[in-house]
Amino acid sequence: MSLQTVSRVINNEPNVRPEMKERVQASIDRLGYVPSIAAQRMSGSRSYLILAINDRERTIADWRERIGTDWVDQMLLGGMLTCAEHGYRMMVELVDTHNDHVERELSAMIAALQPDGVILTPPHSENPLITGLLAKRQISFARISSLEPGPGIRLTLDDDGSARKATEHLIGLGHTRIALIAGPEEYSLSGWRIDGWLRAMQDAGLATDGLCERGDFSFESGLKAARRLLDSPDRPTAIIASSDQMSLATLEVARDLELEIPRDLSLVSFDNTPIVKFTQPALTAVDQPIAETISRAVELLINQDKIAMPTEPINVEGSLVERASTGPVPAANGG
Amino acid sequence: MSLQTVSRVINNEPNVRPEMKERVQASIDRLGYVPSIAAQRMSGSRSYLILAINDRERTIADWRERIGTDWVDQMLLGGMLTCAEHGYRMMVELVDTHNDHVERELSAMIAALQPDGVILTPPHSENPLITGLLAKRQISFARISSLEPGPGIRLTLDDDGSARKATEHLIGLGHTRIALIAGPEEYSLSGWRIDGWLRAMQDAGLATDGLCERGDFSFESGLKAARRLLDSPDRPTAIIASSDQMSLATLEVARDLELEIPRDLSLVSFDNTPIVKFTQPALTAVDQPIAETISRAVELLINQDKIAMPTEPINVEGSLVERASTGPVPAANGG
DNA sequence: CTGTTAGCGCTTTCAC
DNA sequence: GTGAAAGCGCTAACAG
Repeated sequence: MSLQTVSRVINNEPNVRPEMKERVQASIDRLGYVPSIAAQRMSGSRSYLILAINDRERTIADWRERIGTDWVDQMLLGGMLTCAEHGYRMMVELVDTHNDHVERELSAMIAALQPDGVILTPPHSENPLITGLLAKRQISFARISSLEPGPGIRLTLDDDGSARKATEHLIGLGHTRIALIAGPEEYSLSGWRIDGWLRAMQDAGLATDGLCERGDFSFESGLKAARRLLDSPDRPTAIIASSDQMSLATLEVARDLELEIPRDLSLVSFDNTPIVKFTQPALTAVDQPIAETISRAVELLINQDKIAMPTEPINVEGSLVERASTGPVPAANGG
Repeated sequence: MSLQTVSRVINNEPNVRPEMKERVQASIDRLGYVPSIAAQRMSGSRSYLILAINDRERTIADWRERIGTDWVDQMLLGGMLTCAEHGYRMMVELVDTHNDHVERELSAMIAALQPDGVILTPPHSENPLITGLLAKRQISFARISSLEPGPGIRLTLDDDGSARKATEHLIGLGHTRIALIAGPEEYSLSGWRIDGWLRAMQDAGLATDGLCERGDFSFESGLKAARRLLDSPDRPTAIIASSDQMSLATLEVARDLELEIPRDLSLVSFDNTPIVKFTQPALTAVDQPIAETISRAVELLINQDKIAMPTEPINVEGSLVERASTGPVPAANGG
């Protein structure tokens, strides 16, 4: 049998007689032969590598501060395992968004690694410099949390629907003044969460004026936003915060103001990182289906030439995990 | 200039005139040229890849349960950044320890990826099947938390010293009955922690009989161990638990027995994962220098032919982070 | 259906 | 100090 036939068997190509195939496979198994990825890549075939690119600054900060953000872990959980099922590998890389050399950095990464697919998380997924470069280089990629038209498979984590669910949960508890601490404008998902909240409120005929503040996902920004909301004489009885860190901050502001949660204030968080089970009280939170979304992205990227690529965005639904930070609206006792 | 000269400049080899070197470098920069790692690897040079291998079962379980274990993140923090400094990449891979095909699995991984170095974490670092295979394949590797003689660079996270520090901290607070919930026997580090605790106790002239229980790092096992220790009539006034999960379990058992921490019982944890800041009370914990240790391992692996490899194990010191779960020994009021 | 040939982009080896 | 030739392990393209 020739080298070529072996290659055909390895790659599960047609045009090999079953009997021959079996014979080759037997030898492969006996010798424990595994093709070198480098050589495969060299000869113009695939590299069996999917790159997951995250924002450098934010990721490193999260790792350093050890505040419980498990975004990368969830990406690995969904991505690595799905990659492994198809004989692929996933590699995590960090790229600076706010950097003059994004293009250079990305180009170098692609030239060196030659991945078969790339997964872009926000804010990279919304950076035209990055998506443009990838498109030009003919590398297929998935954009997480980006709905802008253009190349790349689009996947969203149902920010809109989750915000709506959170809001409706609070409305169901009798709240009418439900505030939102939104994320920064540079993330589209911040806007989608506002939309979800806004629509749920409007559908219930509730006012929203002065009930939306912005933060940047950080604890510090949450402190400011929560103070602005809670210092108001006509303060909300419930707050939805767009990140666990901002929820933590809200908890602290509430403590300062001697507001008991959930008696005086209900709180719903976004992210559902491990720490929210341990706060006092444990937080009701929106769970983002990160692993599932990345898994779907990997699946699509790997099978891009076997199945039709979706032209519409794929929305992966999250869920609301109810814990102790939400409760019925306080009785109006003129306090 | 020839292709060859370019290669020499890229690899910073001698025998290129400075003037020539400069000219080549200028072109490289202008074109944004980056060599293909696959091709480099093919031609017998390095792959610029360091593999970090973790236990599959435990890692996936941690990711799924979302209990705040940030071991992989800390590995990436130390490993990826140090790799990047040297133009290397780090890849995380999962391997089953308790598996008949460990060798096959590892062989395949190595054949496919051809890493320049491998980092083994426990329990793999103590698995002779794995270390033997790597040695035979002439792949240099680092063994984290393994002191057994044999091939590979050995690095430890000062388990012995950390246990001693924790014990001495408690002795300093007046405790005399200090118990230890140790880890499972299959991890050498469990034994080192016992050693550190034992020696600190003996140095202070304190008894240790019946004060050491075993767990397997899990919450469930912690529950059992803590009950055995605290149900005893002559119960300890302080416990050191070998993992955050076992500490959490101890907290729960103490609550069941209406023991207030730290008034009736002091508790020191191991790991210092993000959640311990949020427990009630926040836990005094041993911080494991994971990032630093992996960074050191990467540094050594990359420079293996430039500098002499250490023959003695390298011990990276951790620190004790004091929080609210440790306090003075309760006054003996015959309660 | 199977085998042969050429070439991927580098580095090694050897000539000059 | 530089350049030319050979080859790493595979697969695409083509021949049979």
